Amino acid sequence: MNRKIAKGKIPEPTRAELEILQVIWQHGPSTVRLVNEKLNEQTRPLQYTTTLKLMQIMADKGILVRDESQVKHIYRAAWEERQTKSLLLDRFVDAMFNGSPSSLMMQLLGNSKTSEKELQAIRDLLKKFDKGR
Amino acid sequence: MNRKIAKGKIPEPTRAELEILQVIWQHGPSTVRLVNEKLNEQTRPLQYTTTLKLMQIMADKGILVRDESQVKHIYRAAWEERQTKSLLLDRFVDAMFNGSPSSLMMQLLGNSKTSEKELQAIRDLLKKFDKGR
DNA sequence: TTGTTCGTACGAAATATTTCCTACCTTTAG
DNA sequence: CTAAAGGTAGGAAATATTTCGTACGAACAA
Repeated sequence: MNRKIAKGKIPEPTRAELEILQVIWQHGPSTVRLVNEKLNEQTRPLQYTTTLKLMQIMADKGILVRDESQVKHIYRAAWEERQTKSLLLDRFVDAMFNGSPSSLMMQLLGNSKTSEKELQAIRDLLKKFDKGR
Repeated sequence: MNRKIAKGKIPEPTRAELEILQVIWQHGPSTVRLVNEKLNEQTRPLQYTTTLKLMQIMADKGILVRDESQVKHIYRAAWEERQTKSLLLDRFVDAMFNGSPSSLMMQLLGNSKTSEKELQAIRDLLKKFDKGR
C-alpha cells in the first residue's frame, strides 16, 4: 500500500497524462466524468474507466491530488501549471536545442505555423519585458 | 518481412530514440560503435547491443537510413534535422501551449534558466528577422 | 423496496519501449 | 592457419504505458 511519492520533484508526465493535465489546467479541479467527457470531445475516444485508471495512477505518482471527501472524487493538479510547463519546456529545450532558447526561437521564426499575429505578440512581449527591467 | 514504413510522415521518436538522433545530428552519419560511445560519454551507460537494436528499430521505422555497403553499417537521419525539430516543436507547442508560440515565449522569458545572453540573442534574431521581410 | 444509474477499486490484457544475451559471421593480429 | 576482436541478427526478458472488463457499493427514481 506504500506509494513512492517523489516529494518535491515533479514527475515526468506520459503522453496520456499530459492530455489529462491539459483538461485540468483548462477547467480547474475536476471529476473523472468531466475529464473523460472533455477528452472524448476534444481529443479521442476513451472509456470512462480508462480515464479513471489514468487519473488514479497520476494521483499515485503525485501528479494529481485527490479530494475523496465527496462521493465524486475531485482531482486537481498537484503542481502549479506555470511550474510544470516551465520544467517541461526546459527539458524540451535541453533535449532538442542543446539548452539554447534562442535556437528554439530561430526554429519558431522559420516555422510557417507561426502566424503574423503570433509574431507581433512575441515582439510586444519582448518590448514589454525589456521595459520592465 | 514487410515493414510499415510511413512514407512521407516523420514518425514520433521515443525518448531513447531522440538521444540517438542527438548524436547523429551532432556527428553526422555514424556507426553504431560511435553512437554508443557518445551515449556512454554524454548521456548514460548502455550496452553496445542495446544501441544497435535501437538503431535497427529506428531504421525499420524510417527514422534512420542504413548504408549496408560496408561491413560497419552507416546510419544517417532519414529526415532533415530542421524538419524534424520543427515538427516536434509544433507538437510540443500544441500540447503544452495550446498552439500559441507567444505563450511559449512568455514562459521562456519568465524562466530563470534563460540567460541575459540568450535574451539578447533572441532580440537580435527578431530584429534581423523583421528586416528581412 | 427494488432496480437502474453512476461512482470507485482492482486486476489483467494489450502495446510499446528498453535492455541485453546468444549465435554466428568477418576481419585482423600473430 | 588460428585465435581474438569486432560486426550484425534475432529472440526474449524486463519495464512502462495504455486500455478496458468485472465487481461491487451508493444514490436515486419509481
